[in-house]
Amino acid sequence: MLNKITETYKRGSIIYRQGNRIKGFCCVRSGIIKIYQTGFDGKEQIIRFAKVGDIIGYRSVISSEPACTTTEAIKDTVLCHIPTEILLNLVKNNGDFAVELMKLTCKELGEANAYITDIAQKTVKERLAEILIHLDEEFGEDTLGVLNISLTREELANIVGTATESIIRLLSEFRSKNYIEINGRKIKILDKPGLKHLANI
Amino acid sequence: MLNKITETYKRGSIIYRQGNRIKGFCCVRSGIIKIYQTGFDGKEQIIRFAKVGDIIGYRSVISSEPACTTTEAIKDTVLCHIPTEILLNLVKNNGDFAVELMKLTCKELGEANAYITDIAQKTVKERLAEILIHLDEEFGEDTLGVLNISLTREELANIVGTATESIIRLLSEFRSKNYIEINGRKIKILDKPGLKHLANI
DNA sequence: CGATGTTTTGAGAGGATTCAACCACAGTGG
DNA sequence: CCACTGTGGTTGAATCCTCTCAAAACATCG
Repeated sequence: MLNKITETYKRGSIIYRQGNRIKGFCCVRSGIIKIYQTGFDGKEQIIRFAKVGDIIGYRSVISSEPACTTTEAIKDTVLCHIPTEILLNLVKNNGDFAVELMKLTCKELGEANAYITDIAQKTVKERLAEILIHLDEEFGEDTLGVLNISLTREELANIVGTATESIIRLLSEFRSKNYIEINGRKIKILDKPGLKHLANI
Repeated sequence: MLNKITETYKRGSIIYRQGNRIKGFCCVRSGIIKIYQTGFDGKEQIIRFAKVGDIIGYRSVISSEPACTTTEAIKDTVLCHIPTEILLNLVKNNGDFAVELMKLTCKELGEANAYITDIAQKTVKERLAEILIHLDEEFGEDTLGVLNISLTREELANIVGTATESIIRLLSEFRSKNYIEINGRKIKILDKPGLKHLANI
């Protein structure tokens, strides 16, 4: 990349807030970011995560609207910041870039639509099983088989769209049925086919 | 438009099905289309509607993936069909078009994200109130104040993500509290501020 | 008029939330 | 060193929102 304005964010720090104007978009060099919306009662709903290679903030830049999400590093994160004009110029003058960015946006849109259907139709148990599978596929496992992303129970609840207590009860149900192994925030999937079956996927 | 391959669809007919390959995208000349996904148990989840001026099917064309939604005319509809190559050429070679299409996609993405949060956090009652407001804003009212889109109870349920019976009970609750007036599938909003308050918007 | 699909209403079951109390643990400061 | 505080995790019990099932009333249409 030409413009190497890199920024470092500690775990827990906010990159930008819902409602803010953004002066560019960001490319993730390392770390993990959670992207969430804050609902009416202040509860957060995690929309997606961004990891190395992903970009964040481009939606607001393209729409020239305030950010509709808050982004927060959940691991120490390095970002590469790219100003608005460069993005718009690329879309306008570089056809291949435009197509690639369109593909990315369409992929996100497809995933969002699928998640609307899931959250509207599936039970909390099914959704949790599905999310565990997704996290496994997106972030992979370490050498011991433990998921490479570690989340609090509350964060899991904020993905699934349920209460923290429900996540706790379901996780221990999954553990007792040997679908997973739990060690604090470290989760290891023992029976992926079983979970997939539970999730109806 | 250059390529006037118009097609007419009667109310109730399917334009394309989830899983199908699409050979182009469509621009709506008149009518209303419902766009939905079919969940695991066969229940449909309505993602959005398309009316005059909207386009459908472009996501699959851009992603070169099978359609992730089914589209069905809920009013007699006229479409203008545009082949894949033309869309891709436009994105690649016409910067302004690329930006506009990106804006459209980003708008849909923003709406989808907002709906994920709603459906995950709000009650059925809040969501129904919100949907009624949205339908009013998107399709408007006729001279008598009746919503310009008429849906079955089941379709309303498939937007809100609930059971048909719940919609029926809530609609009659709204009516008894003078938020709305109902006449079969004709709905007239009497107290928009009240509904907005109910919906937390 | 029968036939089919939609709308209603009732009752019961069940999933999920809420509230509350309790534990574990880390960091702080006296 | 230890009480103090805050955060995250756990568990139980009561409540409530929604769904499901069943049956009946209506509506529409050939």
